[in-house]
Amino acid sequence: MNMQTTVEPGEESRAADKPARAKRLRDPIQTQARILAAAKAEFAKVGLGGARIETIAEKAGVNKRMIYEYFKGKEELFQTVLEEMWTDIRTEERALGLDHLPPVEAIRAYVTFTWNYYLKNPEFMSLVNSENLHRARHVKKSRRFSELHRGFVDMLQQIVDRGVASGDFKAGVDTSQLHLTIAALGYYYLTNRFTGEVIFGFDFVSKEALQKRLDFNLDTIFSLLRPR
Amino acid sequence: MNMQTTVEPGEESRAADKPARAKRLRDPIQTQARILAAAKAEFAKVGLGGARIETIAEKAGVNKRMIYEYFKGKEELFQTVLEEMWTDIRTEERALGLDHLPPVEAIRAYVTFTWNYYLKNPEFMSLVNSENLHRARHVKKSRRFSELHRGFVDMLQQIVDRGVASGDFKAGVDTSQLHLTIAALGYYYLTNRFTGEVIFGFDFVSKEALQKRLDFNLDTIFSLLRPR
Amino acid sequence: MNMQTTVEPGEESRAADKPARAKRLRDPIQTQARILAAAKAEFAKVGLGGARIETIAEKAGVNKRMIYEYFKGKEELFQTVLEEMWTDIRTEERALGLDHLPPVEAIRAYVTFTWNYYLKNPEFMSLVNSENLHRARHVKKSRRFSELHRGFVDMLQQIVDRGVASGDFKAGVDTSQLHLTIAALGYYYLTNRFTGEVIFGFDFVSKEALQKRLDFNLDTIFSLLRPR
Amino acid sequence: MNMQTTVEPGEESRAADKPARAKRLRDPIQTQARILAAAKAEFAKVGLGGARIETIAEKAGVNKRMIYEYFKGKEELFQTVLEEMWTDIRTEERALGLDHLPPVEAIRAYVTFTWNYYLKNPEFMSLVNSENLHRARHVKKSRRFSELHRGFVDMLQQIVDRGVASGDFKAGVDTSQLHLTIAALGYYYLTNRFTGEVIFGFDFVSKEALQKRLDFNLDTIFSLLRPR
DNA sequence: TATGAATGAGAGTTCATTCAT
DNA sequence: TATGAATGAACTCTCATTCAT
Repeated sequence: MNMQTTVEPGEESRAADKPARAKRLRDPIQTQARILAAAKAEFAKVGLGGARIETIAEKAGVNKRMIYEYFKGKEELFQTVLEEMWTDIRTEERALGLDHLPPVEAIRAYVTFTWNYYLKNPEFMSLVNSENLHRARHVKKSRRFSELHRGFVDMLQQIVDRGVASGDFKAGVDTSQLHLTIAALGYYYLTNRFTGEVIFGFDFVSKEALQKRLDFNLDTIFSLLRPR
Repeated sequence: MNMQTTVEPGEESRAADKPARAKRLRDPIQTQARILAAAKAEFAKVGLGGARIETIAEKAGVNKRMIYEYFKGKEELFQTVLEEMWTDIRTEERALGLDHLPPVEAIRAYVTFTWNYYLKNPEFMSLVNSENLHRARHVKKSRRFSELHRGFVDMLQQIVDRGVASGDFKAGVDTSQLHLTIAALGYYYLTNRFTGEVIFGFDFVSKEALQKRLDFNLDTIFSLLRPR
Repeated sequence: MNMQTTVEPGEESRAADKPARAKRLRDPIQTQARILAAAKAEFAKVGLGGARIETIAEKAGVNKRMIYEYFKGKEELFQTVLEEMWTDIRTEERALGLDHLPPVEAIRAYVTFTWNYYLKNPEFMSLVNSENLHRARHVKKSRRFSELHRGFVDMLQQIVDRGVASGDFKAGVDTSQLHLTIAALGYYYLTNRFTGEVIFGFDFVSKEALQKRLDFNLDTIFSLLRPR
Repeated sequence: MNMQTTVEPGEESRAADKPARAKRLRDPIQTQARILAAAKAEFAKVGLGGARIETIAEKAGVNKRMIYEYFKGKEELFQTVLEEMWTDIRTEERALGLDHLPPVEAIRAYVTFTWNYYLKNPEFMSLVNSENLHRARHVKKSRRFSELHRGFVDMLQQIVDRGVASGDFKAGVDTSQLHLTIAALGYYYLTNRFTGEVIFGFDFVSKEALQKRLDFNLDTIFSLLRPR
């Protein structure tokens, strides 16, 4: 029984009138979410400098003005995008429950997760690059960002400690370096895949190539951790 | 071993032509070199989208018009910068004479060289990032770029082969993956050092930190290559 | 003598409704008064062109929308502000009861009143300037404004006439010109005091300077009126 | 007596290229002069806040971009307009050669000059008003402005001194106050003439009205200076 | 009555590029 | 070869105003 004869604004986010997209949303939360999603995509695609507010607004299906209503301006929007993005990856990481896995499995899971996360969220790498081009000036201003990483190294540290205790891993491996190395192995391959493909002459993202790289990375990490 | 054939960015502000710097150069080669150096620095600093032709001209101490005289426009200038840059690193690599070193020494030298090159030429990483943001569309158009990498993998392949033959390295390591891994270890650490410092809470480029990272990377690579 | 019947700008920030200031006023008269006070201050501060509806709404502590509810728009709001303002000064003038004073005292009182009014209500001058910049197009549309000035010249005329009759003033002084002159002497000094201070190099609004100017103006007017 | 040495705005409408008005001037001095003239007119008409860069560019017949080439922006353009304007009036004043006239004639000439200058250059008053609305923040930054007024008061001082010596003027009249009064009498009448016409009900700028006001002002000043 | 979301037009300013000398 | 003037198209951001509740 149809009780909603009237066209509801905001309704368009569901099924039905997807193509009709009502002109006025009147749903500030949705509007902000749309802006953030569009901004993330655009910043990732062309960088902070290359991104156009107008394009973001169009992609988000909102009026340009709204961006200034909800976010102060381009820079603040960028900062918010970064905060959301890093919150996401850290949240997913925690959801892995690595502390309940045996050390070898935990490492394998973490390396694999990192790889898959980059693969499924290529904007992540692009935005990290952008932020580093700007010398991290946005995250440095962000309280939320700092808090997010409280205890970040500990997670891996505990796994390594357990592995050392069990005899699976050698002692004395610096956890921060290990962290950086796990990230590096996947990140570099994927973010630089375009020039890489020209230089090395093969498709970096074919199913086989991806599997090969993940295996190689696991091998690299386990070689490093293996006791002599 | 000469590692500094290359024109260094910022070079123009030093020594050399300081007094001679006549207002009208009338020296097309110098002019082009100045433009390229300035462009490299600027593109590295703020990306392709963020770079301003006017700023480049000012930094180069030449008239804006000259950029259009010698290079067709911004995009072409960027492409040329990339070509020069990659030519430089490949040239220096070849100058290392790795094929005359014993395999273990050769690997050590290559890992160390790569690390040091990134360290001394941070624009390199920044520009590679930029080019990948643009999906390698400039180098794809460049014949010079392709030619530059003919036989690039072979160099490392031969070292590995020699190492396998001598029993220093295990067999079956994919050279392209090894290449990518060597690059990744240094690159990621250095290019993402700004966000990294916020996340990990230490100075990434202190003398000690740098030495520690290089040692860690060498350890990682040798662990990987070590026969079981 | 009550000179403060008028609602003072900035009044709303004081006393009165401080505690009562519920978030939702539901008091249309208060709301309108607040808007007018805020608008007056803002128009005076930055002119008609420079004033922002949003700023006025914020200062008034009301929703932007209300301005359009009670006044048609920015221009109409400005017109209303002008009407209120001129009503105020004319009301205060009448309250002086000049017709009950001896001519010399009446003139002294009027010159002094005018001077003090400008001094205490600097927005008055600023708004008059604004309206003249716009060639009086708002007050020309205002019936209320015209009615306000019916018999305005007469007041002074009667004083002058009495003074001529008593032998205190010379005959033949044009009352409109006198009016304009009395206004001019105070107005110019105060409205242009900022550039004046730079040009003449002294503080125009120190206690001494103000007294000096008032004395000078009284001297000027009485010299003019004095019979030869 | 040449009062029109100054370059008049609209001057460029002379000679040659009247109809042809070349699309590209390639005459930076002309271009700057055109911009300044247009800016002066526009700022005078609608104030600093109300003036539009685009409108100024159109009036000047130049590309909008040029305004940013020659002047840094709107505020700087406004400042330059003010500097030019005040330079003009001070230059013309000096050209009067008041120090060669007998004191009474000198005062008459100065009052008359001031009146006529305002009459012929109504933008002057409008711009002074604007600058005072902005609390003189532009001229305060201008070195040129301060220098312009070095010795400004002296000119009148010497005349008054000579008049006192000759017995034409009474002693003890403050020159700064006199200066301000002479300016005030003309300025107020002319700048507020639009509201004035509504209030007083006569045409302020008819030939007769203007003559009447000038005579009244001369009378006011001479009454003030006349020895008892 | 009151509110906050939404809008389109246009503001100042900057950019890559071309013209004239 | 070299220069500086000139341009038109954007770009970020702001404004007065209206819509929906």
